[in-house]
Order: sequence, then structure tokens, then C-alpha cells
Amino acid sequence: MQKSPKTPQTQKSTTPALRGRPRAFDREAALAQATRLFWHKGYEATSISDLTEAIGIGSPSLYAAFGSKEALYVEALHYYGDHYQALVWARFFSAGTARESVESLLLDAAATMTGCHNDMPRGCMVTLSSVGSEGHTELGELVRLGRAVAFDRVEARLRSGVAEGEFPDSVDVPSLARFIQTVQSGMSLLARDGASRAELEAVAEVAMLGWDARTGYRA
Amino acid sequence: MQKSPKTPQTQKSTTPALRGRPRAFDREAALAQATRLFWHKGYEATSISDLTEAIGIGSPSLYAAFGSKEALYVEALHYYGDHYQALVWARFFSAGTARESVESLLLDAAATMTGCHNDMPRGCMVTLSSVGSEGHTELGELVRLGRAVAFDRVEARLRSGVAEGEFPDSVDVPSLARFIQTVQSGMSLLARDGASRAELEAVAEVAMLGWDARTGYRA
DNA sequence: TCATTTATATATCGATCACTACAGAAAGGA
DNA sequence: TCCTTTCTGTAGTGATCGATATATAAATGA
Repeated sequence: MQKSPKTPQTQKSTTPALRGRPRAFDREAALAQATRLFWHKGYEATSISDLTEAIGIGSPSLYAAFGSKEALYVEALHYYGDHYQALVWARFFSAGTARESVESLLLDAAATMTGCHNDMPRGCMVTLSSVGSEGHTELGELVRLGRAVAFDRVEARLRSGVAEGEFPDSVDVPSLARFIQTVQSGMSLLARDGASRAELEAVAEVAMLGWDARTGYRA
Repeated sequence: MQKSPKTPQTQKSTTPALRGRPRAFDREAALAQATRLFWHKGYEATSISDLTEAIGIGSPSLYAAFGSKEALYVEALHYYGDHYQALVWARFFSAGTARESVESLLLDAAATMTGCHNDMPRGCMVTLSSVGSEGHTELGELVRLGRAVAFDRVEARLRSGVAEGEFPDSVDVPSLARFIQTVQSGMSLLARDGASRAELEAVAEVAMLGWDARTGYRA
């Protein structure tokens, strides 16, 4: 037994290494760039060359910092959720009624999907991801679960609305939640094709009329 | 000037060649297979190897018959439109009122997107195509135009409904058309993630309530 | 100073990408 | 039969894919 093998383990986490040559680039900024690229072009169509050129580093640096293309995509999904998705859902969680929650969700989605952020891709990164159909089963399952979150949140908000007496017990909770999920998903596709904020807000308005008719809401 | 160059031009059309070795495979069946693959995996993620293996031919045969991957994709889009998309829109065009047209469109979309056809991919090939974001500008524009057709058709049907007195002049035609386009697009995404026919039909039902509230329809 | 540790830059790796050169096979026309 | 035409099978083109081996640079600890 000579020198213990002592796996050299590169530094992949956010915390800086205690010893050794320091990283020469901003890991957070690199992750932001990667998120932007994956968001815009998708997983398959974004190459390692695209990433390293946009970030301004060599491929070994990228692999030392993030491990693999798949691992980087997973981190990018989390970065997207924390920095962009969270903004869309802020008013949903603070609104006083389920109706206000859902209306805020659709209106804020219309705003953020159509260029609210500076030069960011249009439409939701999770909704528009087709990585599951491209043969990457594990990543596909991850984004599929991410898409299901929208349904789960609206469904939970509806149930609490029923519990608080906002709606009668007879309201069809799953269908209403799925309707909102459908409209929000469709808005991502229209946003990517160039729909304006006003156009998507008009869509949200008609959607809320359907919501009101189904829930028995009186203005 | 010896032998005239006489471009040998391979036979890419449907009409059989008058002379020379006959094609050993069914071009229409090959196109159907290609459509299925492009529909399921998308343009980028579908390789020439995927195509030749599924069809059961060598790559030179594929190139002799279809020209290039891009040209094959364009043909596949037309094949999809003629064989699948057309079915979804049949009742839309035969219905007596604009309301019946739109309701039929959403219900038939719910049916065809969720496994009506044998072992076919779920959701609309055109709606789910992200070839435009993958760097293929020309193909991207083609599918974007294909997606705009849905809006144009609903908009035209609404206008004729206004002309026939089905709706008052004050009805917001573009917003209603865009709302239907949004719902139909979102249904493709939900269908790909596994939504059932009944679930999508329930979504269509809520959507029609929004339509009715906006158009002033009384049941 | 010098060993250890970690990151960087250069130069690849084998695999796969879309695509094709080439030669032979299979048809019709003469 | 022989020529022309077109398709097929083999084998490969250069380019790019994701990922890495290697050597060196830059930091800390002793």
C-alpha cells in the first residue's frame, strides 16, 4: 500500500476549494449562461461547444465545475426554477382567493413569457422542453415532474378554496386545474411563436370566464 | 463537347421511373415511417440511422428517394397534415355553426391526441415541433406557419359566424381565436405527458364555457 | 523552498452526425 | 446481346458530438 489513492474529486459545488488553484470564472454566471442556452435551444441542440464559447472557458473547466452535460442541465433547471419560475408564482401564493391566485398566475405568465426579462427566451423552459422525447429518459422524467407541479399547485389552491367556502363542494377540481395547466402551457407555445403580452392577457381573460362559469363565480 | 452531361437526376417523386432498376421499397410506407419518427422524436433527435433502420433500407436509397433530411422532413410534415391533421379538422369544416365547429375541433383533438390512431405519438407533430429553436431557420418558419393555420381557420370561422348573425359585431374575434389556439396547443403538451381523452375533453368543456361567456351564447 | 492540490490550456479520444463515391445489380430500349 | 438508366450495398468522407489525457499554472500547507 503506497500513497493512498485519495480520489482527487474535482470541485463541483458552489463552495470554493480550500486549496489548489482557484477557479478562474464565475460559476454562477456560467450556470446562468448555460440556463439561457438550454432554455433557448433545448438540451440536445445545445452542444458543449455552444456552452464553453458562451461562457468563455475550455471544456475541461466546464466538466470540472459541473460534471457532465446532463448534470449541468439538471442544475440549469433548478436555476431556472429559482430565478424565473418563482417570479411567475409569487402572486399566486400571496393572493387571498383561489380565483385571484389563478388569475394572477395567468397574467404574470403572460407578462414574463413575452420579454419581461432582458433578452431572455420566450415561453417556459420546463413547458417547452422536449428532452423526454429525444431519448433522455431520466431528464425527460424530471421535466415531466416539473410540468406536473403547475397542476398540483392549482389543484391544491382549489381544494383550499373549497374548504374555505369560496366554491361549492360540487366543483370539478381536477378538470379546472387541468384547464388552467392547459392554458398556461399553450401560452408558452404562443409566446415562443411571437405572441404579445396583450394577446396572451386577452387569452387569460377568456380563460377566466371559463373558470368563472365552471365555479359559479359572480363578479 | 463529348457526351452531353445529362444530369442523371435520381427519382425523388412518387411517380415510378420509366427505365432503370426499380425501387425495392414502398416509398409511401417509408414516408409514413419517417413521419412517425419525426413526430415522436423531433427533427434533430431523429438521425438518418434511425430512419434507415426503421424503414429497412440503406442511406443511399433514402437519399435517392427523398433528397436530404430536410426535404424528407418537409414531406413528412405534408404527410402528417394529409393523414392526421385533416381528420381533426373534418368536423370543424362541416359544422353548421361556429360554436359547433370549435367544439368539434377541441373534442376531436382530444380524441386523436390520446391514442385514437394505432401506436402513434401523442400530441400534434406541428405544435410540438421545436425545430425552429434548434437552429434550422427555414424548417422552423415552416412549422411556425403551420401553427398559425389553426388561428387563421378559427378566426375565419368566427368572422363568418359574425356575418351570419351567430355573434354580435362586438365580439372580440382575434382574442377568441387565440384562446382556442392556446387551448388546443396546450392539449398537445398534456397529451404528450400522458393526459387521457376524458381529461382533455373536460378541458375542452371548460374552454367552451369561456367561449360562450365571451360570445354571449345561451344554451 | 517545496510538496500537495486543484484548475487551466492544448490536443486529442472514439462515436456518431449527415451525406456520398463507387461498383455492381436489375430493369427497359435497341 | 449490349447499352443506358436507375437503384442498392459497401464503405467511407469530413465534421462535430460528449468527454478526457496530459502537462502546466496557480493556489495553500509544511
